[in-house]
This record gives sequence, structure tokens and C-alpha cells, in this order.
Amino acid sequence: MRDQVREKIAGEICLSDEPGKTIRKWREQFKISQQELSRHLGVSPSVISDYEAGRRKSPGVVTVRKIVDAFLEIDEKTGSNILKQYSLAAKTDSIISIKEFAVEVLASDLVSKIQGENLTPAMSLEKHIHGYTVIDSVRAITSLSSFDYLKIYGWSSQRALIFTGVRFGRSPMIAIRAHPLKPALVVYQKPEQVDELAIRLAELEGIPLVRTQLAVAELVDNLQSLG
Amino acid sequence: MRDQVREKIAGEICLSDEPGKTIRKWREQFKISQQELSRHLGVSPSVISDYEAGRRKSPGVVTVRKIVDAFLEIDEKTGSNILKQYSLAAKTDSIISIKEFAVEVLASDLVSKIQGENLTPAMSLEKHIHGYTVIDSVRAITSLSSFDYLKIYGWSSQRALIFTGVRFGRSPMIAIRAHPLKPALVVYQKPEQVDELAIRLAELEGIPLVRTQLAVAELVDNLQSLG
DNA sequence: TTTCGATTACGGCAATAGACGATTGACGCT
DNA sequence: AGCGTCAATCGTCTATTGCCGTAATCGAAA
Repeated sequence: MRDQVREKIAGEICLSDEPGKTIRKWREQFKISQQELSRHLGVSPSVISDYEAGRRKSPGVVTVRKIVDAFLEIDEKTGSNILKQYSLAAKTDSIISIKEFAVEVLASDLVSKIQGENLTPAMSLEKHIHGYTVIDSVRAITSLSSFDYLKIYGWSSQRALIFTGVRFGRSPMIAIRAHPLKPALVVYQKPEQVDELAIRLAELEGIPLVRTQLAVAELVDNLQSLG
Repeated sequence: MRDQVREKIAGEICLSDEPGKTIRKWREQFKISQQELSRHLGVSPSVISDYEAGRRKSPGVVTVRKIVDAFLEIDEKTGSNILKQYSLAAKTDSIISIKEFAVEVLASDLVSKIQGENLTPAMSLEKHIHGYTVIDSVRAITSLSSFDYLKIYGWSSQRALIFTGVRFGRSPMIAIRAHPLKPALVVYQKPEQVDELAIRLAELEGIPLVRTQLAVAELVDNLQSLG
């Protein structure tokens, strides 16, 4: 990814009618001052200013390369890349229960334990589950950000995600599709009904989708007795 | 797609320790002779030979740009065969239009350009936009995986995501909340109506949500005239 | 108001890029 | 052998880059 960003920036500067302005654009995006950039490159600050002002109509590729590499090196030195900008603040009131199994559990055993009905028979339940998370999906819609999904996944993405308060089951599947990490199993607890689209999305992701009619308390008890 | 290949080649030449060799590599892959390239650029053939031999250690970006554009133009004159072959990413059905701005654009300017109405007045439009993606949201639901979201975001998450085919606007916002990268601006193109939840989700993410009644073609034209 | 840090504008200069033309070499075809 | 095409090498010249230093400007803070 670093090399792709590197190439992207260089390409953009190279192709710009106003390479100086593009250099500035990227420098600002990296939140780097001209002073800092000039120090890093070991040149006078007026050099950077002149480049960005377009004094040089056709900077050489060696110069462009040095500048682009400086952007990346300074960013890495300060540890503030894009992904790390995201807030670490987390809200956990959507997580009803979460547990890592001491011993991995077969998905089929878990489904049996919660008297689950497989809505995606084409999906194998011969998977190993390392843990589960029970999520209040009504709360999750409004209170969970992307980073919170990492909390939901806990230590392993090889887990069962169980959603309570589900009406048609679309929203959880949409969120799962959008997130880079995928669960091993998805369970809807007492949904009003399960939308056909939700089943299709599950199949597209290759994730078994299961329905259970157990109450939340019983569901959690049964899950905690596993592993 | 053409612009991506263009940028790729330029970036590669620019970043190469031996730009001359990289120029030759791409010329050969486009199956263009030095003679043909020199004729197209209106320079002496020895100029091309000198560049490729590395006689110039740091060719200027204007020169690189001319050369790259010559590759593409010559290829296009003969049926774009190489350009098609070397597309970097298959354009998914869901991406109607995508572009990186050469110079960042203010969100407020973009919104004006598409005659947008801000549905989240508490959200500032004083943001810098680096690019946009126009997404067919009906297709996106079933056909886009998490990886494809990275394509949507292109190289900068400081972009405007524009969703067409929106009914209530819930699904796009849910997907955005679930994904680690956040856009700077979300636009719904001619939604049936915008669900209150969608607005709330946008506010929770601190992302301005805008509605536009422009037709897709006009919307894309206006966007492409930016930056 | 003063100070300071950041940025800008510009003169100056050595080194290099951009481009030309002449010459040479390799190859295939007639 | 002669010719055309393609490519390589090199001397040369003009324009521009890469960089310096200096002075001025700007905005924020004291």
C-alpha cells in the first residue's frame, strides 16, 4: 500500500499542469510544514516555497522523488497515518455478551446449542469458532463506528456474531459486507422475519446465516456453557 | 481508467532510479518505435534514444508528461489495445464515475456545482475534497465487497461519495459507518426520500449529507468540470 | 507594539536538461 | 551491393533547474 500511495502521489505531481500546487496539496494533506520538509530534504526553506509557487515549471523526476519520499518518511516518523487518525474512543453498550472460547467449538455444535435453524443450507457449518459476540443491533446502528467492529471481533475474527433486535436482517449484513473482517457465522436472535436480501448477502460472503428463537438470557447462558 | 493508467506510468517513470529504462519499458509494452514516438512528439529520434539510454538523469515532469501522453495517444490512434490490456482495476458496474482532483476543491463549491441541498446543516462544508466517486447504490448492495470499497475511495478518503438510486438512504450510511475509511462528504442523487436515521448516522459520523436532484449525466458532467 | 516562526519573492550561479545534427552500426529486403 | 528503417553515441548550444542567501511579508502570540 505504501508503494501504491507513493506512486500515486508521484504520478499526480508529474502529470499536473501545475506540479507546484500539487506538491503543496499533498504536503498539506500530510500536515507537514515547508520548514519541516526543507529540513528533511536538507535544503533551504525558500526552495520548497519556490517549488510550490511554481517557479520551476518542470521539476526533475529526482527532485519529485525526493519530495514524495520525504512526505512518506516524515509521516511514518510521526506515526500519524490515515488509519491511525481514527479515534480510539469506543462505545460498548451495544455488546451484550462477548467471550473467547478456551477450546474452539464447531459451528454446528454452537448452532445446536442455541437451537438454531440454518437459513443458508449451502453454507457449511463445519467451521471452527473461537468466540462469540452478542450485539444489540438496534443500538449498534447508531452507536458503533468502524473501529468498534474491531472490539466486536475481539481477538479473533473466527467468531460468531449474534444480532438481537433484528427486524429484517439487512443492516447487519450490509455492515458485515462493508467491513474488511468477516465472521465465521452470523446468528439472528428472534428476528421479525429474515429478508431474502440478507440471506443473499450472507451467501455472497460465504457466511452461514442462522436464526434462533431463544430469548436473549437463555441464548447467552447456552453460549457461555460452550468451550 | 485511462487516467489511472496514465498516472501509473508517470508515477513509475518518476520514481524509477533509472527513468530512462522505465520509459523504454513502457514504450516497448505499447509496441511503439523510437521513430514513431519522436515523430509524435515532434523531436529528433536521437532525443528519445538519449532519454532511454539514461543520458538525462532527471528528466523534467513536463517531458515525462509529454512522453506518457504520447504513449496513450498513439495507442488510442490504433485502437487502444494496450490501454485496454493494462487497465489497473476492472471498473465495477457499481462505479459510475470516479476522479481525483488535481487541486483540492472546497466541499461547499462541489455542493454548489451539483445544486445540492445540505441535509445536515450542523455539518460544516468547509472541507477540502480531493476526489469523488459516483456509485450506483442498488448495484453496490449486492456486488460490492469490502475490497471494492477501497476502489471506491480511490487514493484519498478525503472525497465525496455520491450515491444514485437511493430510496431512504439507510444502506449507504450503514456501510459508511462500518468501513474504516470515511468520506468527507456524502451526496444522495434524487433519493425517493431521506430517512431520518440516515441523517442521524451522518451527523454521528460528522459527515455532511447532501441531496441533489440533478440527473446522473448532468451531475457527472458538473463534477468532472471541477478541479 | 514587538517578537517570532513560517512563508514568500527574487537575484545569482553552477550544473544539467532539452534538443539538434552528424556519424555509426545492425538488420532485413531487393 | 545498395537502400531504408531503427537505434545508438556524442559534441554542441541555449534554456532551465536546483539551490543558496537575503530581505520582505504575514499571522499569531506575548
